[in-house]
Amino acid sequence: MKDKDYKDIGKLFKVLSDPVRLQIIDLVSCKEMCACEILEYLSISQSTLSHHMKVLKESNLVTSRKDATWMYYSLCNDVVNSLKSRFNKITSDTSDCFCYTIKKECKK
Amino acid sequence: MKDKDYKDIGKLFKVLSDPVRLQIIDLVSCKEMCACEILEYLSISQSTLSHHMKVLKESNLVTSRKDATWMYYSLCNDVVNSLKSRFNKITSDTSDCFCYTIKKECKK
DNA sequence: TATAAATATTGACAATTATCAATATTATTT
DNA sequence: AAATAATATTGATAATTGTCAATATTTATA
Repeated sequence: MKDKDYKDIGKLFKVLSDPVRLQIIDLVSCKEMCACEILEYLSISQSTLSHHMKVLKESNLVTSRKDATWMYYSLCNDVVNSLKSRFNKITSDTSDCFCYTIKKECKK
Repeated sequence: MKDKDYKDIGKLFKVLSDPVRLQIIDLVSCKEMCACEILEYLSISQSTLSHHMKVLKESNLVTSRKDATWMYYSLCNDVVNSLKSRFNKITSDTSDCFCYTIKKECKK
């Protein structure tokens, strides 16, 4: 496995390392929500929410759709599932994983 | 769901947000490894590895066993599986999740 | 006891980031 | 055109962190 792979996965986990963003993901995993609705559930300023939404969008964990003055956000399940799959490989002891040579050896 | 839950999960993801630690987890998911063996696969100093192992241990993602001058590390699958389970709940749209009220409403 | 090997700790530094207030932008409504 | 509402951006700050060199600690061995 390449360093780049660990970096990519690490970047997604970094996005997920903030409790506010985790709660946002929990919210938008149900349905599309506009920023002002999300904000009602949180105890942060509007600018802070906007920052978090930008981070979530840049990671592709969340997608957005604009409607008039509203921005609607929803969870991107493809990216989430891909991350889960890659994390499963990292934490598994099968040879179908990233540290291929080592784990193949281990299976003997 | 309580803020504390998001914080706890966030802390684990923060530990997983470093590419070096992800590679270490990949390594020890196969078999118990001593620090000096892990170090062979990485391009970091010994003190940096020691720091990362401390972080991993404190998160309980990794456990350690001392044998003479060697410290052997292995992945704690219970903690990993628990994290996966909780992340599944956050990212699912079922009512069996953390934002219970909202998601129940959504299901109607 | 002295040396060597494995690991841990300390101290320092550069880089990143979560947060807010203030301001800007965009789109709707009056 | 002016006012309002929703969202984004800017600038600043406090806090965290990954890294290394140097040093300390622990254990085995000569």
